[in-house]
Amino acid sequence: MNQSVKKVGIREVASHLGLSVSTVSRALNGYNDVNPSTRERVEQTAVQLGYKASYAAANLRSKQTRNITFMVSKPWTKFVDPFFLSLLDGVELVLRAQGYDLQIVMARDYEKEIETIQDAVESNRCDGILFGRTRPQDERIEFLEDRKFPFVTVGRTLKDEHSWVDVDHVDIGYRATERLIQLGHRRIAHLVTPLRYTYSHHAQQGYRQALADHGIPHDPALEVECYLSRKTGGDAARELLSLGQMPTALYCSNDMIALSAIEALRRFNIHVGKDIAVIGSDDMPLAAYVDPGLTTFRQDLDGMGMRMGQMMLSMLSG
Amino acid sequence: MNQSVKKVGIREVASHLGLSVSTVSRALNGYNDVNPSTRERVEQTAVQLGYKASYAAANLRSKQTRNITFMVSKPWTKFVDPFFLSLLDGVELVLRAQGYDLQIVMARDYEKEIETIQDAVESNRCDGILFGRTRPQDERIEFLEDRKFPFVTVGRTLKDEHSWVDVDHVDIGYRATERLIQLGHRRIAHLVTPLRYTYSHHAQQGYRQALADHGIPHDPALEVECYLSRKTGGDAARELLSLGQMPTALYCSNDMIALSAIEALRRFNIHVGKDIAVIGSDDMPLAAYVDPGLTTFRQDLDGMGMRMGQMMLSMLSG
DNA sequence: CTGAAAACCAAAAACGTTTTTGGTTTCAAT
DNA sequence: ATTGAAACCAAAAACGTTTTTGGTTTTCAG
Repeated sequence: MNQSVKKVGIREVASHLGLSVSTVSRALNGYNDVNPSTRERVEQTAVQLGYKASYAAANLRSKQTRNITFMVSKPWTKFVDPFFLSLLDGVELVLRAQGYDLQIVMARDYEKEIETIQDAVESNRCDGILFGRTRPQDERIEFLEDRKFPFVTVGRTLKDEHSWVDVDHVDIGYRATERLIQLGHRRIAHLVTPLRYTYSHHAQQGYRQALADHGIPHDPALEVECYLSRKTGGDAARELLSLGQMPTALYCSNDMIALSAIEALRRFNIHVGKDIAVIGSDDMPLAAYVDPGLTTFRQDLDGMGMRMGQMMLSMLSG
Repeated sequence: MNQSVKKVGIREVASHLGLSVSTVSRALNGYNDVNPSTRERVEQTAVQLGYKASYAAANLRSKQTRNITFMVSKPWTKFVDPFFLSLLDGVELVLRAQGYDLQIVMARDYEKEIETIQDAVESNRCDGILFGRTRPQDERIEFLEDRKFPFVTVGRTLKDEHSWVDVDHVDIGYRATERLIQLGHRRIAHLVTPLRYTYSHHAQQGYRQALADHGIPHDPALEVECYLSRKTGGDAARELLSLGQMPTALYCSNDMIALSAIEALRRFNIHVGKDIAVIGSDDMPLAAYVDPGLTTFRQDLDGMGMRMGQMMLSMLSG
C-alpha cells in the first residue's frame, strides 16, 4: 500500500548511487571535499527517495541536538505580555531556517529557573538557551558562562559581557516622562515594574533623568514598585491617592500596571485623560482600545526575536 | 577544577555498582524484572554520580524522542489570543512531569500547516503532535490518522473520532445571545470569526439556536464574517451601520473583533453600553478593562492545556 | 614529465543507550 | 528431591548516523 514500509536510511541513498555512506553524509552536511556534481546527485536522490536523516543518530554522533530551548519565566506564561508569542515567532523563524528546533520550558518559580537551566545544560537536550527576565545580578548567567554554554537573554545584567537583546527602557522611560512634562505635568508618578528585574531600573533611570533635565525635583514617594499579584497598579494608584498631593500624571513602565491603575482610578471617579494623564510603555495593542486611549511605545518584538535567533546561530557556528 | 571533566555514562554507573549495563538501564527505566533494592541502589548511585542518560542515544535505540510538537498556526502567533501561552503552560506542565519536552513550530500560512506536520512526522523529531485551528474538514487530521501518528487538537472537525479538547462554543454562543435577548434586544448581530474554522460554526449554531428558542427570526444580514486583517470587526460594524436598520446589540465570537468594532462605533459617536450592547466570548482579561466593559466568558485554557497533555500521554502509553 | 597538493572517496570506528537473548538463581508446589 | 515459574542479571547486538583514517585520483606548477 504505502510506497515505502521500510524507512529509507543513508545506506539506501548511498547504495542507490553507488557511493559510500560517508560520502553521502558529507555531501548532505555541506562538507567541501565533495564534488559539487556528486553533492547535487546526492541531494536529488535523497529527496527522491524521501530520505530524512535520523535526528537521534545524528545527535548521538555529532553531539549537536539542533534544539534551542527558550525558558519562559512564570510571569510570562500569563497574559502579562501578549506579545511574547511574537518574540517566539521571530526566534523560531530564524532558527528553523537553519534546521534548529525551538523548545520551550516553563520555569514556574524563581528557584526553578536555575534548576531548569542546569537540567537543560546537563542533560544535553539543547545546544543553546534563551531566556529573559534578567536581573542585575543573575546567577543563571554565571552558571552558563562557567560552562561556556551558548545563551542569549532578553534584557541585560549589570555586566553586559554576554549576548543579549533588549528594548531601550531608559529611552522609553525618558521619552514617556518627557512627554508628560511637555504636557505641563510636574507631579509625575512612576508605577514601576518589580525592581528585581534589570529593565525596571532602566525605566526608572530614564524617568529620573527626564525629571532632572527639566528641573523637576525627584520625589521618592511618587515611585511605586508594582507587582502583578501582590501589589498591582490598582493598589499603587490607591496608595498615591492617599498621598497629600495627588500626582497629575502616571508613567507606568508596563501596560498591565497601567490598565490596572486606570481601572482603580475610575472607581474613585478620577477619569484618565481628564483628571489625570496616564502613559504606558509596553507594546500591548489592546491598550490602544482602552478608552480614552493609553499612549504606548511600540516594541518590535518580532524583530527582536529574529535578532535573538541570529545571535544564537552565530554563537553556535563559532 | 570541575568535579568531573568526563561525562559519566551508564557504564560508569554500572561498574561503580558492579552491575551490568543492561541491569542499570532496566532499573532506571522502570522494568519490573529488577530487584527493588537493586533499583534503589542504582537510582541513588545515578544521582550521586550525576548520571543523565543521553537523550540522543536513548532515542536512537528506543525510537522515542520524548518530544511533543505543538504547531502554532500563524494567527495565533499574534496577539489574537494572548491566553494562548496559558494553554501551552498547561500542556508543558503535564508533559514535563513525564519527561517529555514541548517543542513549538510556527506554521506561517495555510499550506505550511500540512507541510510542517508532514515534516514533523517524517523526520521523527517528535512522538506526538498538538495543534489547533481545526477546520470542519481537516487534511492534517486525515494525514495523521493515516500514519497512526498520535495527535490531539484544540477544536473539532466534522467527524470527531480523534482526540480533541475544545471550548463549548455552541454553549457560549447560545448564552451570549440569550443574555442579550434577556436584556431586551431583538436585533442582535453576530460578528463571527472566520467560518473556515469549526468553532465559528459552533458559535453560529449557538447564536441561531438562541434566536430560534426565543422566537426571533434569523436575519442573515446580521451575521458578518470577520477576519483579523482583511475585514476586521470595525469593518463589520461599519457595514452594519449602512444597513437600513441598525442592530441594537452585537455578539462577537472573538474579543479582538469586539474591541475593533467598539472602536469603530466610537468613531461614529455610537457609545457601547448606551447606544448599543456588545458582548464578547473569548477569555481576554484585558477586555475587562475596556470602558464601558465587555462581558466575556471565561475559558480555562490552563486546564484545557493540561487535559490536552494528559490525552497525549495516554495515547503514547497505549 | 614529475612531484606535491588538492580533491575526492571508502571502510570502519564511534556515539551511549535500549533491547534481545539466553542463562542462572530462588522459591514454592508437587 | 524435582520441577516449573518467576525473578534476576550479563553479554552482545542494534539503533543510524558522523567522524576519523587513510588511500586513490586529479590537477597543476615546476
